[in-house]
Amino acid sequence: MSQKVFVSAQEVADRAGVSRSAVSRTFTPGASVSPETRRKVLEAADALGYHVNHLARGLMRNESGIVCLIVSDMATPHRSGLIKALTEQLQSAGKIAMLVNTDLSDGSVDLALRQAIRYRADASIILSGMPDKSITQLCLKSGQRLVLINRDDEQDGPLRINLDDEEAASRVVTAFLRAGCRKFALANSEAGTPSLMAREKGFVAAARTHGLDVIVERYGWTSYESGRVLAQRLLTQSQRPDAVFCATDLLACGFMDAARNQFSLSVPNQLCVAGFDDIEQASWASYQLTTFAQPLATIAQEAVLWLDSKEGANSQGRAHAIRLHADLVWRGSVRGG
Amino acid sequence: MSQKVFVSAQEVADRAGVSRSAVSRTFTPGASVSPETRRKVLEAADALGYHVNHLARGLMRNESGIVCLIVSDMATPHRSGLIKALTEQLQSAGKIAMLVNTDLSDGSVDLALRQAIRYRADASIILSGMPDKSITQLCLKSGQRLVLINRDDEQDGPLRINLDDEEAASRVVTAFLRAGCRKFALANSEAGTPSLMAREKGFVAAARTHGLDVIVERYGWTSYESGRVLAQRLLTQSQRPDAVFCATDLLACGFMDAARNQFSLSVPNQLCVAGFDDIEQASWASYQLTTFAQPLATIAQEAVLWLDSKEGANSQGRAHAIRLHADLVWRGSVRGG
DNA sequence: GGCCATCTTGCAAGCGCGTGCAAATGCCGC
DNA sequence: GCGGCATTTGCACGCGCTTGCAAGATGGCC
Repeated sequence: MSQKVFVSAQEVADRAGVSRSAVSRTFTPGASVSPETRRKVLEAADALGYHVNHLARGLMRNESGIVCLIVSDMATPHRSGLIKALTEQLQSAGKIAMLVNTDLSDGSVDLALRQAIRYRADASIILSGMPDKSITQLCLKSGQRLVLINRDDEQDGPLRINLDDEEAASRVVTAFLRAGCRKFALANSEAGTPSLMAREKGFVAAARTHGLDVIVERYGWTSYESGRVLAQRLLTQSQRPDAVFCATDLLACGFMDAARNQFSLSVPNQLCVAGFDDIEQASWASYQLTTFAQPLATIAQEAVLWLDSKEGANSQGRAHAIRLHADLVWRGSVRGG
Repeated sequence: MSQKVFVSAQEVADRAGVSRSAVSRTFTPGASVSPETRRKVLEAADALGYHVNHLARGLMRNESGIVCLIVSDMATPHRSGLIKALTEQLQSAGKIAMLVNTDLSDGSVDLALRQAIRYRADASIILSGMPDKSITQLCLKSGQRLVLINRDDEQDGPLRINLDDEEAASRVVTAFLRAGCRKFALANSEAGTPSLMAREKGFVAAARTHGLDVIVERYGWTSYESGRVLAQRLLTQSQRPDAVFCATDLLACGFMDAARNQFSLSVPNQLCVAGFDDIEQASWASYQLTTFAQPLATIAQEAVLWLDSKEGANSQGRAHAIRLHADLVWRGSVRGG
């Protein structure tokens, strides 16, 4: 029916009175085509509503321009912020993002990567659980680049971008000490991702160097609700902590709300709270959370920069790891900023 | 170099000792292939790490399986929730989402749609500003389906999914009256999107039928910060309102925070507040916002359902509009729930 | 005018795949 | 044993595009 669908380069060529190659070259940056021909082609293309078929182009060039974003919990403030930053950078670099949600089934990071391979994505950026070794091998063998964000691991081949979680966590200890706190607690989820564990580890270790023990509590997945539960657990301890580091802002928000509403504690007077990620809500008046800013823009930049750079010389540079610094954002949830 | 890249159907065929067609048919549901051949093919494919090239398949079938999500403000709680719901439904339906961020340049919905056309997306789902008439024409002529979510408009051809914003807004009036409020205000952004305006219109109209006037204030774009500014403006009026309907939860959160911190008003005792969207933060203890739930799952379902259904009979059903109901979620920010 | 260098253009091959068509195969009943 | 039928298989073409190659066009210079 109206299934005449898309107009092809041939039709443009016919209308412009040139060969199909001329049309192709007109839309290929850097190709040799005379101004006159180019004009005729562009005119015809415009009249006909022609758009280069990137599927076919990708087939020929063996490079689709597609970058696959593999992500779980994508409605989360931090994740959606990262997705936004990545799409912006990708689009500026002339690439396009394909989005795969891994919340559906288990082990679906592998499924997602397969999807990326099917569409011959130039690269996959993973913000989700760890992919199997076997599938990452497959990706690399197929010439797919791989970027792992905030999931440090022993994989080689892909680019890994991480924050210095441990070092950042140790700075929380300094902040808490300066606020005059002495009874430290750490609230974490049970997700057990490398960055979450690094924050925990860094905090506990730094406290220990000051001769302080830390009550560590883990619960559920990384959410506001878990923060509330963690507050229940930590604030009913015989030795109630006077400073708690939440591994994530989302946890911190839940924690603070429970501390205030259910335990009538005033933050920061009776309880200091710090978080991590600097999600938008951390700056809201109700929270004023002292936290660490994820350099989203920088992360995204580094990722697509690497994708572009490796385009030419891809065999030489094997694994590559980038470790970024997280800036401490002082707000009211810790005394003495 | 290691640029051997992807394995093709031919290689699988060679290894399995069959023709290339047999390989193709093995991966084409419903094609005629004997169990024995199928087994050999699958074995070879697995050994070689073969994956059907969806670029080439899309080229042949004239159907890429790609659906383009065109969205602005994607890091916003409501938008990211919608994106999540959509990707889930799309993936369950065997399709894949391509994500285009329109925050970069102006008029970029058109650019985004062009991108969708280039990749021969089967459809585009728009959660951003309105596309030009000309480009939507182009989409439809090219056999691209178009879905507009929450941006009612006179466009024909595409599927339009909207909430009954006006009716919902009128229910806020009822709720406020029941709470004993009499001085109404409405806080809106200056974005002026159809759904925002419909909420405003519905609220004002319903108030008027009860003989009540509404102080309407608009400011900035739809954000937490704007909510704070709106509070500044509305709560310094000589006749301070005792009930305010914020066109969006994000505005409501900012509004509530300012009302409490800067005006020391207690919600809901001195001021009732209602919002719209039911973002996650609306349920947080600090807000407990009475609001309307966007039926995200239903919206997403309807969208992909329509995409599938139209696959066969596409010419007959012209425009199609779906109007969904928004459930009122009672929480503590309005008295007498 | 002739020659060479430079630029432009068309031809044709091929990217990886789906699919119509005809040949091949297998099976059954007579 | 053979014709008829259903199923499976291979061939070959085409989807829309890029690109190497060689032919054609142009112009400068002796």
